[in-house]
Formats: sequence, structure tokens, C-alpha cells
Amino acid sequence: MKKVTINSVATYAGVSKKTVSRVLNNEPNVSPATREKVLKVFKELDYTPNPIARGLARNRSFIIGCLYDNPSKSYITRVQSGALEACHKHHYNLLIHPCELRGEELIANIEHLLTTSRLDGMVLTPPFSDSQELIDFLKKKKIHFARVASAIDDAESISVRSNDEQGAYEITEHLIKLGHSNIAFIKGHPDHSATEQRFSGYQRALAEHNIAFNPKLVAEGNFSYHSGADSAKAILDLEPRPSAVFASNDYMAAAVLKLATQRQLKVPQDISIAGFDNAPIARHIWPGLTTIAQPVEEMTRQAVEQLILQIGDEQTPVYQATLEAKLITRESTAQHK
Amino acid sequence: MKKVTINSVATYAGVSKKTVSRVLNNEPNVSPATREKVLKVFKELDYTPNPIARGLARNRSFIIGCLYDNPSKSYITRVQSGALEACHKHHYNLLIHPCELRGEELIANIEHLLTTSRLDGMVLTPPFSDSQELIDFLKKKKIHFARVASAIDDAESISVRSNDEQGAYEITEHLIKLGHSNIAFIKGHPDHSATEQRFSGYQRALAEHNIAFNPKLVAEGNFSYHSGADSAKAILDLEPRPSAVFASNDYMAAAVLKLATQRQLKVPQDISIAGFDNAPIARHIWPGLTTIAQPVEEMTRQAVEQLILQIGDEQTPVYQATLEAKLITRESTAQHK
DNA sequence: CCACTATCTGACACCGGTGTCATAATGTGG
DNA sequence: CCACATTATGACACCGGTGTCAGATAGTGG
Repeated sequence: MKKVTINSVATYAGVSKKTVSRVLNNEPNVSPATREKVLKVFKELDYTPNPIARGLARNRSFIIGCLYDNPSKSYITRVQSGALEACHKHHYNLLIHPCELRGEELIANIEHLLTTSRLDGMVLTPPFSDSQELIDFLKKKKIHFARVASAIDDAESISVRSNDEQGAYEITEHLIKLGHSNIAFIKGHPDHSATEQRFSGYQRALAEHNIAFNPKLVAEGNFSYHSGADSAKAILDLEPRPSAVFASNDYMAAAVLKLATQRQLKVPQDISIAGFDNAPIARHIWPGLTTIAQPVEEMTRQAVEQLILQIGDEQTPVYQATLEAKLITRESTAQHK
Repeated sequence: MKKVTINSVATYAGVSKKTVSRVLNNEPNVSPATREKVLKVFKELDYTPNPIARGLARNRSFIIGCLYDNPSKSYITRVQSGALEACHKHHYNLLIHPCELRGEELIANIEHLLTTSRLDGMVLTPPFSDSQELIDFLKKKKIHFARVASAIDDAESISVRSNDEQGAYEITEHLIKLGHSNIAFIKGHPDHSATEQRFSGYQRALAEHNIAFNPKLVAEGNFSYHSGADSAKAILDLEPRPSAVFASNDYMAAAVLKLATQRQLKVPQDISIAGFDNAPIARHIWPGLTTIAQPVEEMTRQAVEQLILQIGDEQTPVYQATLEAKLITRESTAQHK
């Protein structure tokens, strides 16, 4: 059984391969009779066009690469889901490529990726969206890319972010308005720009409500549940014990909640806990976590959609947007006794 | 600035493009001097070979596709992580393609996927690994594939599974040995073969310990947290209330735990809860969930690795394996009072 | 019925690599 | 120094499509 190519179809149908190609791509200027005939041969021979050959001729792969290095699985899942939505809408596919930000091999790694499979563009998610080195490399290689949740200001490249600083401000203010003033904070991974932004939102809220910032209340996390557990221990051992904890993401907040519960503390009666991201876990546990909902899917969807537009037409204006983050109150925060 | 192709390199280096190709692929029979010269030009011109052209000539894309339709995000994450490990080891990349099992468009959808991007092979995860229709289609199209956690017996195709029935048996027996006899069960999604297997493991354990099977204790779930919440309500309202609940996965078990806690029930003192999968959430909540650890990453890793071997050499014997599932006891199950 | 335009169709080069095979250059033993 | 094996190199076809452009065919108005 021989492979069915455009040539076999052409011969079998008694037309030129160009005509077959026309039918394949729904191009005009093919008589209905011819089109019919060719379509019938497609079925008869069970022909599937070879995307690689097509890609070579058109210089397109219709594949977008998604780069990430993120301890939060749910964040990645959401990123993928947004990216896939945009991809499928435009008949693109998504190739995922987790890799480590650190290490000089990053560029080599990406170079190898590009040597292995030609990508029409790349979506950079944190912390890659903040890697100037990578951005410069992609520009040099003339690879289209879009940045998600990046803090870098670069008018030349697509960027969709949400306002982390403002979100952190709002959730901190929410705690303050509930009467809390002794509010612990757990930082995220130092490589992520969101870490600094959420931290400064926290600080701004304190400052604007005349609460002195106390560095002893700050624990170093890295967005992982595990790091949250470590930070939780440090925070719950503080004297006096803070009446509220704001963790930079929901996983770390969940770790605080777990330890607090293990220690027989009632949440939120004895201690309020707030997170960030509105990850699934925030509503899968009891009490549900008060948190900031970031439109991760939507950010990625927009970023990828714009990326695809840019690939299709280099003249497309560079899209830059900041989406809103929203406070979601659940049972884990309450009035300070 | 012109594109750098193998031709420009060849001209610039004063050799034929075939020689350049030889250097590119580390082929023998190139004099050290020539090799050196060409490598220097690579650097000078910052040449990156075009993977599409290479793919066309070699009839390879070095991309594996991963098919899934699964409500459990953590399951998918684990699948991806195992698949990526195997891919990267062999210099392959991973393209992800979630789609719906139901609907006659499935085959059309996959056909479109194959038309859009040529894949060297596909990993089928549940419920696709159990779709005879899809398997037949892929065979007809001569696409290599590997099945993960499939219940279908097909000696011709690669398959890696774990023993769900035995796992369910063991965790049910664990509950029985703790003195429980009124054990509720939440089923998974009907499209997944694991659902039936876990259910029959539950039933076998009851039978072997002379406990009458009571259909009223069985709730229909679909592996999602939400369905678990619905089932939880039905189960906790039963009279008499079961002393233990075994949910077919951890998300649904977490939903039971949440509702029980909301209703002021103490877990495990008032009711024991067991899950399946050892998803991250099982250890992120308090009390931690007793569950069955399935080696999802390892299953997928092996499946993809074998798939790649098969792609490289059609003569490779078809690999079939069943990995062991392991009982993990945490705080959510205890002796019946 | 003819001139002229609009609609089809195919020949051919091309995308950027790899495989085959012939030939050139080099090395080895007698 | 020659016969012969070995290594190095390039010419050329080929992978399976698409773009360009010229020529053929059909359609239209005078």
C-alpha cells in the first residue's frame, strides 16, 4: 500500500497537482466539476495532506510554543487552557515546553527547541516573560512572541498582564477594614515579578492606613505549597501571633490553613487567611479562601490571539493590555475579635 | 537581512550543501578542517537549520501528540509531566490536544489535527485510550500510538496501565479492617474504564468480607469536584449515615470532606473518607486523604518512551505493562467507633 | 461571428533540507 | 611508483506541497 500524496491524487483524478492544491485550500478558480472530481478522489484514496510539506512551502508550522517554569500546576493548567482556546480558534496547535529559567542553558535549550520544531510563535509565561535575555534572543532570531503577566516595559512586544499590585492592595485593605493590623505576608518566588508587585501592594495598603510595616511579619515563600508550609510554621510561632495572614498565592495560603487547623486554631475566628489567584483549591477546601481572582485564562487567550494575528500580519499594531483582578471573599477572612 | 539557509552557508563556506548537511548531522566522512570551517560559518552567520525542511526530507516531525479529555487537572498535569520527560530525553517535543470524546466530530477533529501538524505518534490517555473507534482510525492511518490506563486488550498496541481494581479492593479492605461496614462509594465518569474497575474492586472487597452490597450507598459522580459535592450531599443525608466514604478520586473525596466539615462532622472520628489517585490535594488539605497512589507520571513516561522506540524502529516488540498502585494512609480514615 | 475579458488549468521553479551515487582526493602495501 | 582500498566531496533527484505566470477555455457584448 503506497503512500497517498498530492501526486497520486493528481494522476488518479487526471488533473495537475496545482489543481489538487487549489481544491485542498478552497481556492477560487476551480470549476465545480473539477472540484467535485478531486474531492471524490480524496475520499476514494483516503488522502491526508502532509502538513510538513505544506509548512515548508508556506513557511508556517501553525504551532505555538508555550514556555513555563512554574511551581503552581493550576496556574499552568489555566495558562494552557487559555492558550489552547486561542490556538484552536485559529487552527493552530500548542506545544508545551517547561524548562528552567536559571542556568545558562536556557538560551541553548530554546535554541534546541527551535531547531527541533519550528514554532510560529511563543507565549512567555512568568518567569520567562520577565527574562530580558530571552526577549532579546527571540527578537534577534525574529521569533514572534507574546508576554503574559510581565512587568517589563517593552512597547515593541505583545503583553497582557493583570494588576497585581492593585489586587494585593485591595485584599490587604479588606483585611484592614475587618480590623486586622497585625497582618503577616508570605512572599512568592523571587524570580517572578508578581512577587515584588504583590508585596508592594501589601505595603502600600498598610501605609495608606497608617499601619507600620513590620519586616518580622514577612516570610519568604516561592509559590509552592511546601514553601507555604514552612512559612506558616514561622508565622504561627510569632509572638504575638498575627491575626491575619496574606499569602502571595492560594497554595501557600492553603498550607497556612492546614497548619492552623492542625494546631486547633479556628479559621477565621482565631486567624484570617487570604490568598491570591483564585486557584481551584481556594474553593475546594473549608473554609474557602478569600483571594484575588486573576483572569489567567483570559490573559493568555488574548496574548495568544494577538500573537497569531501578528504572525499573520506583521503590520498588526502591538497589543498591550492590563486586565482587572477582582477580590473574592470567602469564609477564611472575618472581623478581628 | 536575508534568511540564512543551508545554501548561504554552503556558498559562504565554499562547500556543497551536502557537506554542510553532513556537519549538521555529525555524519562521518568530513575532514576535520572542513568541519571546522563550516562550524565557524554557522556561528558567523548565526545559522539555525529549518526543522520543517528537515522533517519533510526525513518524514519526521519529532513531535508527539497527547490526547486528553479529563476533568481532573492534576491528572493531566501528571500525564504531561511524564510524557515530557520521555520526549525530552529523546529530543522530541510534546503537543497537547484536549478534545471531547463524545460527539461524532472526534475523528474529524483528530483528522484535522493530523492535517494541521504532522505528529510522529500519539499518547492516548483516558478516556481516549478506551475508544475502539479512535484506535481503529489510528491503525488505519498508520499513526503510531500508545495507550495509558486503557482497559482494552489489544496485543498490537503499546499499553501501560495500573491495577485499578486491585487498588480499589485494597482501600476498601483497609476501611473494612478499620471496622467499617457501611461504606458509601462514589463512582467516576462513565466514559472512563477506571470507573468500572474501581467499582468492581470495591464490590469484590465487600463480597470477600461478607458484607452485603447495598446499591443505595453508591452515588454517581464524574471525577469532578463538583460532582463529588453533589454526591456528598446525597450520601451525608442517608439514614443511617455511612461511617465511611470511598470516592473514586481525590477531588470528589475532597468535596465530601469539605461538606462533612461544613456540617460539623469530625473527620475521621465521625466519618472516614478515602480517595484515589494521590492527587496533590490529598495532602494539601486537613485531614490528609487516605488514597491510592497511581504512578501516573511513570505510566505515561513508559508509554511515551516505548512509543518513541517504536517510531524509530517498527520492529520493536509491543510493550505492555501493568504497574502497581499503592495504598497511602493519611489522617482521613480511622477505626470505626 | 469575432474581439475581448473573465475564468480555469497546468508547467515549472521553489521551500530547505536529506539520500544516493559517482567522482576526487588521500592513504596503504607491495 | 603503481594498484587498490579508503575517505572526502559534490551533483542531483527527491520529500510533498505552494506561488508564479503563461496558455487554454469559456463567457460576453457589439
